[in-house]
Amino acid sequence: MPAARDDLKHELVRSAPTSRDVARIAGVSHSAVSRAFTEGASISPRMRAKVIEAANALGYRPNLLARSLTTGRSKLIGVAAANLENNFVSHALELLCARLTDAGYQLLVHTAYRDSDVKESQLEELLRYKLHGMVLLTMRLPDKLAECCTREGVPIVYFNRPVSPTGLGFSVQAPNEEGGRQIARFLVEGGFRRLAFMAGHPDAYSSRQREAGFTDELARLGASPPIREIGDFVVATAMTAARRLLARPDRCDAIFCANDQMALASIAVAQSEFGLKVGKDLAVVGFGDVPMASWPNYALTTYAMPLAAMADEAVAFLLNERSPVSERRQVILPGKLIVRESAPARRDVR
Amino acid sequence: MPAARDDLKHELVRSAPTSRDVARIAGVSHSAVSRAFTEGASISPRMRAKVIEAANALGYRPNLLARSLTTGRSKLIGVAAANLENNFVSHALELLCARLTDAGYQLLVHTAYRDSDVKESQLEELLRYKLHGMVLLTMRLPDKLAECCTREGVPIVYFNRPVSPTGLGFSVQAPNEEGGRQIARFLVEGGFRRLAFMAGHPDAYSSRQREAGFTDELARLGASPPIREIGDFVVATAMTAARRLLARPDRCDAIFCANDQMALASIAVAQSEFGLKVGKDLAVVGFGDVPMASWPNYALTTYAMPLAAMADEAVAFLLNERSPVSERRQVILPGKLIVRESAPARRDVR
DNA sequence: AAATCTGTTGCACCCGGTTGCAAACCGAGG
DNA sequence: CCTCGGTTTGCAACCGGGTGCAACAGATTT
Repeated sequence: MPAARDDLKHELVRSAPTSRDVARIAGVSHSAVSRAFTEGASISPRMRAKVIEAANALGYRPNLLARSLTTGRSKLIGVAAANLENNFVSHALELLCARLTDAGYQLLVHTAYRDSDVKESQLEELLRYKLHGMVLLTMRLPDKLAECCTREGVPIVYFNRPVSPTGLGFSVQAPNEEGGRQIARFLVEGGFRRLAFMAGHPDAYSSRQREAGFTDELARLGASPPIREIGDFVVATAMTAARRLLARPDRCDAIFCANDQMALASIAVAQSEFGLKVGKDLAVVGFGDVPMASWPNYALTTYAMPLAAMADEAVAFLLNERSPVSERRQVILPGKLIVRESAPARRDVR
Repeated sequence: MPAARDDLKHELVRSAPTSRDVARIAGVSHSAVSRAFTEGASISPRMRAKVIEAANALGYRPNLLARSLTTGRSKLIGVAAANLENNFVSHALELLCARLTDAGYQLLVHTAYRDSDVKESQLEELLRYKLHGMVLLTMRLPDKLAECCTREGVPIVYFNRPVSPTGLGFSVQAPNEEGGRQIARFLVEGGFRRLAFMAGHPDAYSSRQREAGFTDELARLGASPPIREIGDFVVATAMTAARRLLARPDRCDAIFCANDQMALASIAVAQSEFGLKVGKDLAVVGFGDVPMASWPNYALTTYAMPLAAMADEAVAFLLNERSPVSERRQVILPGKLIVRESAPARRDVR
């Protein structure tokens, strides 16, 4: 009985009820339904109650595609994130998601696996959903696309990244330079003398700022400049860099890594391949304070980025009605140095 | 001159060109524009070329909200992921994203920070975007919602989770039970005798399967059953569990943890707090083979989940035209045991 | 009772695409 | 030159909601 099966199938995938269905049941016009679901629309309480009742009976919820089409803007926030392996990124993503879904927004995520440059075509694709806003998490945005966003009125949040020199947008950052400075003071005061710095991706602004603060403060204190290696923010590269650093005859007594991920990798190499006691033979300092930094086998001294506050700030900007697309604003939120055993406050003289 | 500024502003946020704009420029009807951008539509090559040219001149790209509205289905894939701190999850997310964006789909991500039960209302929200499909990554789906998806024709992929007993959907899993068995054989043959098992979340199917395979195979081999602790798949809990395990007078000589995250945590505790040499005094085995498992300070012996293959399979199902919503299918893809130093093939008798 | 005002309702059209259908087109065969 | 068949095109309706506007109701005023 193919007819019966057809019926069954039809029954199975019947699509969701529409506002006209609700209107018919409630005996009102479909605009009334629309108004019942619109905050502050011109509708009487009695009417609204009647509509809501019918809607509940049918399990009706307004189709967000249709709504977005008429309003010209969806409640989708595009998020471009590179390298989720980095806990800093994945944690930020979770924080953003929690706050934004609470406010009725959804995350349209694009992750470029270990590639910090967004492929233009891929991200352009996102824009076709008429995003409410855009967050760049550890990702660079081609100027052409940024311009495109601005033109279409899509505000951009640069998370832990500066706004590009020519573009517009809102940037929320950790005090990268100041953090570098504090770490320089901390190490010098602790009696460490032969310092090293492991840079992240050479173009990364955050890495450059941390380095600038670090070396500048060292110079101010009259300490000798650090040896430098590039870890690229990637674990494998960082491990190689750590090996090069530690194999030198004049081995450093402290390494400041431009992020935690590289610091953890350096500790791993120092302990396992060089038999060093981290915190005694060698101090390691990171930047970020990812959850793993507090694990007992790392106990990483690190500059804590104010991640939650940064997420709050980013969300506040995005949800701000008339978020000024044509604005260019940068915010830096305070963090703080967390001292653990990987780099004690006083060098153990021996 | 307020008028000029107004013009400027208007200029700044002028919305994207529509198909009618393109039609006007090209001197054709707007349906022609639509057809030019539709694979296999009835349109002559000359016409298509003319339209595409005009479209490029204007920078036109079809509005995906509108398209989805008429077709009744968006090209959005809902992904519900718990606990991105778990590298297994974030890695899977990256793999899915890479494959799906290549196929022109986008990910609508919902992450419930450390909460493996999807909040019903939140996920219901996702459905309002007329998803093409849904992926559950380490997340449970309330039956009511699953039913809702099925009714509306949204196929569900259960990633490393079984399909709920009453529901429909496609499940792609690692050989959890078989992996547990192999690990049991590996440890017994290696000469380990006092075994422990650290479970994940008590209700988690994957944890239960791994445990079942492990204990059953131990029994088959005549080995004594393992001591058992619960690590809940969460680092903090796993560390506490490891402390309890290792503090026992009759300390075990090998721990099998239901996932890598907990195994790494156990290694951290064993080394740092108990001064044990992992791989010598204590063997630790994980499940998953996350990137960190190969770090030199862990060198974790673990059962590698076929993550890439699983992602391929999931995507293939989702992209399959007429993906049968009313089907119930489960696939298990082969993994393999990766032996590293945390649990050597032969116990070092001492 | 008529006039006025405020608050509510429905009509109709819009958002930006897709698509069934009929008209227009084009070349080939009679 | 006309007819026939197949392709190509435009028209108009539609997807599901949002919203300006006019009609209308009910309360208040005069």
